[in-house]
Amino acid sequence: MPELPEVETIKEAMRNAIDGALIKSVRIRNRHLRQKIPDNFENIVCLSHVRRLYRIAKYAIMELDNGYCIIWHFGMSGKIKIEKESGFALEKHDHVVISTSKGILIYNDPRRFGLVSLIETTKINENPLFSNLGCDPFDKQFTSTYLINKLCHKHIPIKTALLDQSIVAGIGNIYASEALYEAHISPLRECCSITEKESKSLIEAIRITLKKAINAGGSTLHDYRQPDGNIGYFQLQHAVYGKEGETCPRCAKKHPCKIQRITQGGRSTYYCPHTQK
DNA sequence: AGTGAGGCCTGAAAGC
DNA sequence: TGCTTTCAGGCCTCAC
Repeated sequence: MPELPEVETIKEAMRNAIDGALIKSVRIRNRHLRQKIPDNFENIVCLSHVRRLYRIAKYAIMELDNGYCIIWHFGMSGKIKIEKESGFALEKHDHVVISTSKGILIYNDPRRFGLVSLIETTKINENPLFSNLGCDPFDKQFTSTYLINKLCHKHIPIKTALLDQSIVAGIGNIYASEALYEAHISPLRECCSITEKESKSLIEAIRITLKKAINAGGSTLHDYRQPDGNIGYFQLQHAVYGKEGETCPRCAKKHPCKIQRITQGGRSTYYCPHTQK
């Protein structure tokens, strides 16, 4: 489930593979993703060059030299595969195939929660996908003051707030749990109860957690050179996520206590009731 | 306005 | 064994 670190990894892999490439052909096998892929997608994209690749929140942006950007979002199950040469077999759920002078890009998404779209480069910031996004966790503007201002009037649990992309953009369900564990803050805490000091350590924890994950994702980049061509698939050594009933690593020595799973906003949250206050 | 619930979608896993 | 049900979650829409 691609959150910020996975998208960062996918973006880097795309950059390494096809930055500067000429797009030679586009084949769309299924237009019906979270949003319908625009009808003029192929016409606009073909014969342009990839000018640069970057990331906004959980979106990878592929800027072209014709005034447009291709927007990639991976929802829950979206993947990018890169093939060096034609002759490979397309798989189920390979929805978009872009052939370039440097390789072939394949977008695969079984659940179709992701999207592939096209936006004029000068109009990205006003596009509804991006106009309401909060700070990037690595942005200098993501300070304890910023976060406190976003949280201080809210009565929802802090865990739920971390999933709100208009507060901080890029965190998903896994890293919300992991970051709160790292910060020793209970996911049940009401936003407005978070102190300046806690806000500071939460920001620190978010950055540490995401950075670790990016580094781990980076290490899987090696795999994509292998014949299967898979990239961006990555597993983190989670401290709490998916570890219900296991002993909390922090408590292990002193007073063994179990990691709990609860549901917040219809999503699983994992935490240690003993060390997260 | 702020908040919560439901829906989209498929495949893996659990339940029967 | 083979079927049905449940669960996973990013993000949007709708209702209170």
